[in-house]
Amino acid sequence: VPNPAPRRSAERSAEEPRWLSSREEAAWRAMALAMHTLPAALELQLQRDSNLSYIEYHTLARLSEEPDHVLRMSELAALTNASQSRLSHLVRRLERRGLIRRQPDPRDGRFVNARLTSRGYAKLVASAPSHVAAVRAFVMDEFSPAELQQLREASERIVARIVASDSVQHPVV
Amino acid sequence: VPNPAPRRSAERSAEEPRWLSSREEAAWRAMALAMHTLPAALELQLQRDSNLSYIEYHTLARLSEEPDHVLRMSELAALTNASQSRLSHLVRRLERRGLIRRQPDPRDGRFVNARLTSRGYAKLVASAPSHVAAVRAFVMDEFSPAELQQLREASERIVARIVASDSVQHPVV
DNA sequence: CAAGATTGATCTGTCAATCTTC
DNA sequence: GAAGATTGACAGATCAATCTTG
Repeated sequence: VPNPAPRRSAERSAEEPRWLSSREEAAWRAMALAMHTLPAALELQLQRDSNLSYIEYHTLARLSEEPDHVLRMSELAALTNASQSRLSHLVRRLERRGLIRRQPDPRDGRFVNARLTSRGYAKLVASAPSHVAAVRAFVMDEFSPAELQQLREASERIVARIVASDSVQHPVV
Repeated sequence: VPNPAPRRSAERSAEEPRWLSSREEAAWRAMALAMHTLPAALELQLQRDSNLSYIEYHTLARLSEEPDHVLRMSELAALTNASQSRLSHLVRRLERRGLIRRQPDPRDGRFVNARLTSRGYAKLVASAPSHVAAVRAFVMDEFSPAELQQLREASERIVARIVASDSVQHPVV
């Protein structure tokens, strides 16, 4: 949906920027629409089927990948691309729901370990099938393995560019 | 960053879902990371350089594309993929900043016309170059025309799938 | 005092009314 | 009464402190 430029008939500034060609603009609009629509659809699916937001789901999922279902808050924040503050608020809510438990690291009290509870793990196991089905339905089943590989590479190139530009703190995963 | 499934060693449910293969999962993680990173980088750029959010920028941009820089609130909401409520709040803030003015349609008082002020248009003209430069730097300049065309088609296929699944209200653009 | 974590204030978006106009 | 638009209450995210531990 986005259109980054005012009409090209707009006044010429000192250093005329390189506007997007109509092909580029069409490509960009399509990409921007997809980047809006897909996350929204996944949020909706998770909320409807599992009463979880996307980031809540992935917080549980990340913990479930650890040997003991435990991660330090700071590591969990990095892995979920959340700020520490955001994660702290988020985990507080998940803790209230009994899905996660926090306790200070016994070895170093500066760290706090977030651990998936058995209820939290059960919640994840119950939520995963419909979410994976949605990812398949919206994306995976539409593309051939070769196309998926291309999409992966394109995605990686975009992220690499952003990271290289230092516009954003480096993502961890 | 997303990992949609708990470890594959998780219990088998009645109807075992089709988990993602490792290739699929890698592709999905890369795409999900890009879908997170790119919008965040653009938000950051707009906020830093122009003190506008992404949706605020596009609200101004959409209006600027209309002959008289005017759109009904409902049309503007559809074009920016915002709910009427969200847009109403948003435009109220932009109106406070003097970038947009609202007035009821003289012909039919049920409609409200949002009009870009001259300050609003000047703001957009001042903001566009750096934003377009960011879109180029992060995406357009990385890909060949053929690759951009592929990305466009892939994006359109994803959106079409989501729309077909009726998971979400139909986007207008 | 530096890093990890949390907190509280504020801002934005959502949801469920409500209001207005035709 | 239906459609467009707004409103207010609430939920979630951000930002700038603040607190704690080593």
